[in-house]
Amino acid sequence: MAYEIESLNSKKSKKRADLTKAAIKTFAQKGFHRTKISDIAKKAKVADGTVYLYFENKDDLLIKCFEEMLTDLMEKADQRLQAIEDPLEKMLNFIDLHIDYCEKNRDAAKLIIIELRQSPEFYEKYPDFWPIKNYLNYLTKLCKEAIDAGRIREVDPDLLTTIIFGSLDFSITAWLLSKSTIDLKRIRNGVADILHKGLIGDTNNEKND
Amino acid sequence: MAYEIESLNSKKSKKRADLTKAAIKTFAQKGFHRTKISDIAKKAKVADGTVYLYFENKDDLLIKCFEEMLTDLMEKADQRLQAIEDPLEKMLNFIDLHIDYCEKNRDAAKLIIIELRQSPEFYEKYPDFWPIKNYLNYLTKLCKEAIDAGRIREVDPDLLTTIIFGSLDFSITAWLLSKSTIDLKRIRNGVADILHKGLIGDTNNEKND
DNA sequence: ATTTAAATTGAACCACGATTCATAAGAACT
DNA sequence: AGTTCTTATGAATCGTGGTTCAATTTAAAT
Repeated sequence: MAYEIESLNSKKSKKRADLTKAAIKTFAQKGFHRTKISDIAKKAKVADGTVYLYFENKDDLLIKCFEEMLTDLMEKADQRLQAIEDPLEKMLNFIDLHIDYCEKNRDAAKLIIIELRQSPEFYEKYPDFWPIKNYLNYLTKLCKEAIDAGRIREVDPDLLTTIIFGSLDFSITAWLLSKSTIDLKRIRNGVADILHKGLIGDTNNEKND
Repeated sequence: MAYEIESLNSKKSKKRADLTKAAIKTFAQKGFHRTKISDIAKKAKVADGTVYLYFENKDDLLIKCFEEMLTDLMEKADQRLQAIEDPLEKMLNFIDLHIDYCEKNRDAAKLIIIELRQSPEFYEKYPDFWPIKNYLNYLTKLCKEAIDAGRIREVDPDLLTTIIFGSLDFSITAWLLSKSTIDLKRIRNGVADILHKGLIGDTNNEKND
């Protein structure tokens, strides 16, 4: 009995997963507004009406996609960063993780970085739903820890978060638009370097940590 | 005769300007997709059809808005930066200018930063039209000059552009979403400080490397 | 096997809003 | 004043696509 219910649930949740997967891909490729529900239904091999058995409407579907992606991303982050003790290393690893995730999930990246940005429509409709808030807070926490541990000098952690995230965000935007010809690894190193050492200092003499 | 034609033209171009002004405001407030042509027409006090005497269609109108704003911004930049000789000062002034412009033209800022970002639709439809390209190139040029003059150490100017612009862009996004409670001046100083001195180097912290 | 319930279908509905166009108003010129 | 050309109007058109729901299939329960 329990078995049957579980099997049913997993069948249901499989279809749900199929739908969000199809939705993420399609939203990323065509943009939210250009995507028809029927596009998603076709890609997930279900009828149009079926979408409405799993999601309230098109907006809801998009939000569920965001939630899924960001939960996934946060879990991966938590998991990887736990092993590291040095707070500065944690910060740098967070950056790497963000970049890795985007490189490996181009569609998700496009959604988070481009479609999510566009949706003041959404913030206004769902006032408490500013989906990357948690993610940003996480980075801010890492910044604070690095400061408290004396690994970097005392700067405003919120500000630092903004600079780091803003730099990454814009780099990745450029990368997405460039059709991936830009080398994100090089960017990551450059960002880390400039943030770390600043713009003044040695001209082309390099030291390593 | 020439006078009459001119007067006619200026009447026409006044109406055109009224329309872009109304469009910028409305697009900024409601977002491109949520804005109806009739909204813009009403705000500009003309009939719906009149919009189509001045612009090809809704997309075209948005593009013309971008062009107008960015031209305006570039002119202001050129004008102000000519007076300055020190390349590093030029860079910092560019940042100030960008922030000032956004503070004083909230609607324009919202359009450039949020709506423009969202429109891969547009890049794909109009392949050579990535409207802030010129603006970014301008900043890159300033970075190069500051490097060549030895005012900052040798870093990749494109990368530096990305970091500066990305930081500003994201800060201003946060500012726009925060309903302007954030202090952009403070952000500007913070960004300049961190970029300038980097994250290491002790101020009043006990520990360092 | 039969009944009952759940899940799925996809054609039809319907609201919405960009765009058009026949008509009117206005301006310039003779 | 009348003619012509330009500019403006806004109601009607028309395609689009999100959403619904009666009908059908599939699965569970008795």
